[in-house]
Amino acid sequence: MEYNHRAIQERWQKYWADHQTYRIENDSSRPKYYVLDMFPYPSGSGLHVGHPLGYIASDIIARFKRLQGFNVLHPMGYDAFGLPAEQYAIETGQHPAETTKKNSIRYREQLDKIGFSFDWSREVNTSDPKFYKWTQWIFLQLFDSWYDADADKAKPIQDLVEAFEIGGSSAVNANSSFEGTFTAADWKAMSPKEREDVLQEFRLTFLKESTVNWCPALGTVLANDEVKDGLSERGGHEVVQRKMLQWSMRITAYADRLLSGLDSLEWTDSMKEIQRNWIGRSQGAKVFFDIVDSEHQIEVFTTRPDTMFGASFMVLAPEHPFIEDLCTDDKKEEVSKYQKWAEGRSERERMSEVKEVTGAFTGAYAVNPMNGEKLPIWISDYVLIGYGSGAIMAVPCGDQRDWEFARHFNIPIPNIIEGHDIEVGALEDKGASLCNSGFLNGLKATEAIPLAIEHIAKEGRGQARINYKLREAVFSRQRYWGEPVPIYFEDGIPKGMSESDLPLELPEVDQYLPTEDGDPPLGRAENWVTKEGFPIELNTMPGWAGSSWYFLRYMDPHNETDFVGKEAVDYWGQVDLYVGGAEHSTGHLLYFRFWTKFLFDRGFIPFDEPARKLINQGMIVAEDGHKMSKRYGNVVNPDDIVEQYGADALRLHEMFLGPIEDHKPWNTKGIEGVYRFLKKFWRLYTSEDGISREKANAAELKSLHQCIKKVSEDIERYSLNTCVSTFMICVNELSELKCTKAEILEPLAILISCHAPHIAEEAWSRLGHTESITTAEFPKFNPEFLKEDSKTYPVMFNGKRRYEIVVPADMPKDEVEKLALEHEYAEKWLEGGAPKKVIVVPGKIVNVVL
RNA sequence: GCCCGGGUGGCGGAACUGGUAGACGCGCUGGAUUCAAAAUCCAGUUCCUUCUGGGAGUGCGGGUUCGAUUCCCGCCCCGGGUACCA
Repeated sequence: MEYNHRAIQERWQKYWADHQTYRIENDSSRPKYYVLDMFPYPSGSGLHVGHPLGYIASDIIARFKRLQGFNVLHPMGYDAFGLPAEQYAIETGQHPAETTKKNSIRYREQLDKIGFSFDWSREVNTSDPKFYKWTQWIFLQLFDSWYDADADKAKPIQDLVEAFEIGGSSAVNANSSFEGTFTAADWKAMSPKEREDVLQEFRLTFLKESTVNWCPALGTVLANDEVKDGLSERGGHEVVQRKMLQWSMRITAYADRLLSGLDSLEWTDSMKEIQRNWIGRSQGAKVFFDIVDSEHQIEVFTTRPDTMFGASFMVLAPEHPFIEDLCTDDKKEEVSKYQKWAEGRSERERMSEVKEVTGAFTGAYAVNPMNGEKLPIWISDYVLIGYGSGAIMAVPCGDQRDWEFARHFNIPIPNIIEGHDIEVGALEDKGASLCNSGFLNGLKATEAIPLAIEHIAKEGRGQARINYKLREAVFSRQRYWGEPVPIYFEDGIPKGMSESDLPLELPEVDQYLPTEDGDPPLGRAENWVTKEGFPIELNTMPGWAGSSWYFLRYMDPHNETDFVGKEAVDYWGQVDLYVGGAEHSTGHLLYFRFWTKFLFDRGFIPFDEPARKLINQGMIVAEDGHKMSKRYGNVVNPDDIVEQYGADALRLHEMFLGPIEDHKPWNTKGIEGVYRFLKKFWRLYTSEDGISREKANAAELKSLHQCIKKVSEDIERYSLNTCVSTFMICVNELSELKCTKAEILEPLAILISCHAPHIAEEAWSRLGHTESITTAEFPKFNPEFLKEDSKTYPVMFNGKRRYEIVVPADMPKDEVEKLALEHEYAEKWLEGGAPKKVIVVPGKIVNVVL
C-alpha cells in the first residue's frame, strides 16, 4: 500500500482540530512543562522553511514531555504591533489592524499545515485590546513603583511618598536618578508639580528629556539595540542624536540582578556573555576634583583609582554642562567650535573614525587630589556624556586612549609604573607595581585600589562606585501602531489612568503620519482627552512591550480581571524551555527578564526569571548560501514541501539538517532521503501479511530498545538530528528482519510520533487504536534486551588497530589479553619481541604496547 | 582591537565522561528488477598505495598519554557579539 502523505496529514490535522487534541487545562494534579516559542511578527510575506525550525524543535519536546505524562503548555500567538504594518498603512491607507489580521490568518494556515501541537485556544495577539489592556496595566504598575536599593526590590511609589513625608530624601536609599537632598519639611512645602518632578526621578517608568536615536526617515526614536552600525536596523536609514522628552524604563535599577540572575539560567555561554557585556558592570570609584578659580567640582568615574598619581589632565565630554562656565575667554571660540563639530557628527562617522584623536583645551585647570598638581581640562568626544559622569581623569601612563591623546596634544606623561617605558605606550596591566605614587608605591593594582578609595573617602573626595554600560530603555515611539501609553496630563503633570479606564484603545486617525506640528500620529485623533478633558499622551509603546510579558498571558489568556490569575501562574511557573533566535540577546531577552523581575518584586508572580532554559535555533540559509529572501529569489516555502513530501518529511528533514543551534543551508535533495525513510517505515505497518500478534524475538527487541534508549537520551539533550538517524537505523534493521509484530511496531510508532506525528497517528490507528497516539505513554528502555553474549574487541598495537577478536561478553580482562595475544596475527605484530604492556579496557579495546 | 562560538570525506553531519574516526542521509559508481521508466532492492564510496596487505588522515605546529576529533600551549581561518564604557 502506497504511503499517501496528503491523505494522512489531512485526516489527522482534521482529527486534531475536531477533537481539540492539544487543548489543555490548568490542571494541577499533573506535573507541568512549559515549552515556549518566540512568537512571530506576522509579516506580509509569510513563512519560509527557515521559520518553522525552532517551532518544530519545540513541538518535538512538547510532544515528548506529553508522552512522559507532563501537562504541557505549548502555546502560540502573534507579536502583532510593528513597523511594517504601519509603513504599509502609510502607503496604502489600509488600517494596520486589517493587514495584521490578514497576515496572521495566513500564518495560522501555514503553521497548521506543519502539524504543530499548539493549544490555539490560548492564542494571544499583542495588538488585541484585550491583551494590551494588561500591557498598559503593567506600564502603570511600573509608573507607580520605585526601586528600594536597601530591600533590593521595587516597591509602590506610595511607600516612597510616605517616607519623604517623614524623613525627606535621606529616608530612602533608591536606585534612582535623583541627585539633590530635601527634608520632610521641604517636601511638604513643594507644589504638586515640584513633587512630581522629584518622583519622576524615582519611578520605574518616567518622563525624561534625553538624547535619543532619532531616525528621520522612519519618523521615530529607536532603542540602542534597534540601531546597527549607526543605521536603523529596519531599513538601514540614517540615525541622528536628538534631545526629546521621552518615556523611559529604569532598567538600570535592575542591572545587578539582570547580571547575577544569569548564573542560574541554562542559556548558552555566548548568550550570557552578550548580556553581561551589554550590562557592562564595572567597579571603581567616583572622585570629585576641585577646579582652580571655580566653585564647580568635577566628578569622574575611574576603575583605576590606584593610578590617580599619574593623572596629568582631565577630559570632559563635549556635552558636559560645566564647559561653558569653565572655559576661559581666550578659548571660548575654539571650544564651542569643537562642540559644534562633535555634535554634528553622526553616530556613523564617530564609529568609522574611532582612531582619530580630536579635542580642545578649555583653559581651565583642575587639582589632582592626590598630589595637588594642576591638571589642564580638555574636552574630547572620546569621553561620552552618557557613561559615568561624562568626565575622566586622564592617566596617560595607564590608559592607552589617554596616552594617545597626550601624545597628540603634547601633554606630559608622568610614569607611575615601575620599570615601564612610557615612550612605548600605556601599560594597562594590573599586575605591575606602582611608583611615583606616594603611599601607593610598590603596590599592585589589586592592593592599591582599596587603599586609594579609602584615602579619597576619608578626604571626602569620593567613594567606591559601580557603573553600568546599560542605559535606561527609551520607551516612547512616535508611531501609530502600538499600545497607547495610559497617561494623561493634568496641568502638565503626568498621571496614570485608572485601571477601570483600560484598555485605552487606539483611536482612529485620518492618516498614519505625524501632524504638521511634528506630533506623533495620535495627535491627529479627535478628542484624544480624558473624560475630564485632560490631554492624553501621544506616543505609543515600542515593539518590545507586549513581548516582555506575553508568556504569562498564555497561562490564563481569557482572564478578564487579572493579567494572569494567581492559581494559573503558581501552577505553570517559569518557562521550562524557550526557543528563539539569538538576535534577541540584548533586546527582547533583556526586557523580558526585567519585567519578570519587576512583576516578581511587586508580588504578582512567584519567580523572577522568565525562562530557565533557552535554545537559540540557527538560521537556515538558502542552498546558494544567501539568506532566503525575495531579493535573491531563493525562498523555499514550507507549503510547497508539505504538498510534495508531506509535513512529516518537512519536520524530519529540518531536524536532520544538523544540530538545532547551528546555521545550515537548506538542502532540497536531502528531503528525498527522509521521504524514502517514511515510505520504508510505512511498509512495516502495511505489509501483505498484516500485523502479527506474535511474541517478538531477541533481535527485534534489541533493535527497538536500542532505539528507545538513544531517542530518549537524544531528545532529553535536544539532539534532535541524531534521533532521525536512530529511527533510520531501527527501521532499516526491522525491515531486514521483516518484522510485522505489534509488540515492536506499537512502541516504534510512539517513538517517532514526536518528530512525525501524522504518520505515527495513522500507524497507531492501523494497529487498532481508537484514541490519538498523543494519549500513549513513551516507551521505557529495558537494558535486558541489549545484553550481548559476545563482544568484538579491536586489538591494537601501539594504538593502531590490527585485528579483532570475538570473546564472551563477560570474559575477565586477563583472559581477553591472553586470547588477543594468541591470535594468528599476533606473532607478526609482536615481531618476535614480548609486549611491554597490554591494556584491556573492558567492553572497549585491547592495546598492546611494544 | 577585545569577548564568545566553531574548523571532521564531494556535501549535511555522527562519534555524549580520552578507547575501532567518518554513524545516518545526500551525491556519485556498479549491479538486480523492468519492453522502458518511475519506484524498490543489493554492493561500493576519506585519501594515497606496489591491494589476501600497507601508509597517511579530524585547520596548522608542538605537548601530555599505552591511546587524542576529544585535554594543554602557540598559530591560522571562518561565524557571532561589541565598538573609544574611563
